Amino acid sequence: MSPRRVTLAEVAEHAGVSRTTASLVLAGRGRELRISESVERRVVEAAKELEYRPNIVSRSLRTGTTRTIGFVSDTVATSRLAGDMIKGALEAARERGMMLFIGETEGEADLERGLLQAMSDRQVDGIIFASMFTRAVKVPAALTAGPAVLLNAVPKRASALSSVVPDEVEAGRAAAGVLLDAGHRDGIHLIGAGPRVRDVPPEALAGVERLTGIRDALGQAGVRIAGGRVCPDWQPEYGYEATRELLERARPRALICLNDRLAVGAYQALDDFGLKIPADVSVVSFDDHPVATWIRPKLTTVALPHYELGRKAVEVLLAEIDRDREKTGQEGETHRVPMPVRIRDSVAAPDA
Amino acid sequence: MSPRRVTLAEVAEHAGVSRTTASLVLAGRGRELRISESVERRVVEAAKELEYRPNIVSRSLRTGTTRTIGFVSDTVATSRLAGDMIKGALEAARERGMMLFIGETEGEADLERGLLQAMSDRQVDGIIFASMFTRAVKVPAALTAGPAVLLNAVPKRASALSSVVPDEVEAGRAAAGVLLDAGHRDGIHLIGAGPRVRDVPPEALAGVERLTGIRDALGQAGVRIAGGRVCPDWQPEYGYEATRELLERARPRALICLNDRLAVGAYQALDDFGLKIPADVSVVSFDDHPVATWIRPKLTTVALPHYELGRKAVEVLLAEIDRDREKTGQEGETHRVPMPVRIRDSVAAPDA
DNA sequence: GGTTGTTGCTAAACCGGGTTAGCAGGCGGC
DNA sequence: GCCGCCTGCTAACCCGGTTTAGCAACAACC
Repeated sequence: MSPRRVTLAEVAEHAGVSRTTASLVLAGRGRELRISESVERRVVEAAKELEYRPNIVSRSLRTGTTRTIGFVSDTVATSRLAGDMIKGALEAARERGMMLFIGETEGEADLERGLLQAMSDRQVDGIIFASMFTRAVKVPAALTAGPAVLLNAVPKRASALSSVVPDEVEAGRAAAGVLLDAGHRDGIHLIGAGPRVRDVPPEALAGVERLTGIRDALGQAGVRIAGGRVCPDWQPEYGYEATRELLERARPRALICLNDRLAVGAYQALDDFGLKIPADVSVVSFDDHPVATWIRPKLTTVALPHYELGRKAVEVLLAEIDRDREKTGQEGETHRVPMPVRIRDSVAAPDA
Repeated sequence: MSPRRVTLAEVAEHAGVSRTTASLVLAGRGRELRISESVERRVVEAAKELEYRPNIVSRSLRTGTTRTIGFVSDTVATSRLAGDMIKGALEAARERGMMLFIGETEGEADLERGLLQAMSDRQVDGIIFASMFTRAVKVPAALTAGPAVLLNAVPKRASALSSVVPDEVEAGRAAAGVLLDAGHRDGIHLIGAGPRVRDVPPEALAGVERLTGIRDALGQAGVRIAGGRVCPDWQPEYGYEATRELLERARPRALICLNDRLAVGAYQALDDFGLKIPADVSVVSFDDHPVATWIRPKLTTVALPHYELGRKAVEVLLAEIDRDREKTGQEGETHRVPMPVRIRDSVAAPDA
């Protein structure tokens, strides 16, 4: 940015002191180094008058810290939900005077390498390595060099990196709990996974964990899962198909859709069969995608706390940076962020 | 990042030359400054062997350029579409070896000021000032200092800043064109604006321009707009209400919804009245929000080219940076990015 | 042989801060 | 009167690059 900035030297001259003195005063080390009050005042006033702002670039050169963190993700665009994750990270960073570099790898190894390098070249203080859907990732070697945190991802093999993920198991329990609380005991079907533990789509962790939580809560209540279908992808059309198939041979009382997009498809299939939600069939889901409030009736769903995930990642990373030196090489922690239930209009008591 | 980086001095020593020579060679100025081929080779090899990467921070200190641009927006999270804008900017930046700082103002003036300052402190080469929906913005004073571009926004009063916006007028023409091409001549209603030019929601430019384009194309074909309703907000519920009201007193043949969320509401209202899309009523819309492919039938819509907008903004900004000195203080240009039509299943010929 | 040019490289300054070592000057104690 | 100590400040170096000015060594020319 063009208009020449005021430098420390100018402030010092204006106050009639040396650059050293000005630097010390502005760094708050005046007392400690016995600078007289009158000089201190002169410096502070000169700085204010000239609207002095230290050049972070030059400071970084000396101190090695840039007050900048890198946010690397596989992609932000495909999952619209992810914006909130960045937003949370952004705000948490701003509150602490840090800025965020953003980068996308598109899942390509060489882009990833280039990006991490570009960030390292710019001396970032740490890196948040984010995935747009929860999964196990291979930790790039470049990450182990400096402070870093995995976001919405866990390391494939043991690693010193900490990770921040949504608490999907608890979310599964919560979703099942919503149905149990409403009085459902029979005819509970799953769309997108189950009924057995192994019936989940590969790669995504959410499937496994949500299913685990669901089975756990229902099992504890002595309730049997009536059925379930794996879907090749968690998109509306597969939810639609799975639900149609189900309706052709059974009459469910409640559906647990493994995410909101599947629920959109389920809604359409239920409509085709003339079944009313929630009077005939209750529906619960996961994610709290915006579409959940657009469909009728509004969908009760367990929200992915993207905003909170982003915040938490920054907090964990900064803690990591602070105690950088004591790097005891032990394994990183896994921080689980709770997923809140959004009660809306798609669940009712089963009619007797 | 911790593991000490190789410095230029080390490369120079390893090659047995001065830092100056090493710097010149690696900057590609060896030929120009008559460095012998053998020395050049030694330096390049030393650099490769030591895996030397220049420290951009220190380079920036000297050259005043950081190969970094700031992306400031009012908010990325509320409009999920906006992720693509950032993505486009990100990729265009990466292709040119630049990184992106991201910041959000939340529309608050002091956050905005702080953010622009933080970026200036970090010596960004230029700033992209983005709005998440197209509108006229008051250009912050801090922006006029250095190279900057408005994205998805135009300046409220004449400004030297260039802007990049979607070509909404042309989009309006295109939407109307889709209906005309299908043979529609009567019973074309607008949801969300119109029928008169002044009937648009305030603030958002998209309304005005889309309406202008629609009126233009229909007028040119000698077709009259049968009716229209302004909606206080372009959300599904208002689209639903507006369409219900319309259906209670008329039988439209085609709806032009001013955006996809309104169209979602329109779909629901049409369904309530037992009207089939597109057999009974055709629907066209704007934005190409992901939901457009989730509803049945899939929605024909004119897409907001978010990705392209982001790319274009970076291109325009970099051009601006390059010819920075010649700043002739004239007014900035407005770059209009075309909005492509996504033909899907919601438009058919009117039955006779 | 002295002047001028060219070739091939380097010393040193510079960017704007942070930091270490140390210097004047006044004071008290022996 | 000399020594040591405290007070209050600053000279000088550092970070890691870029850039300017200039210096040897040798060749060419008159």
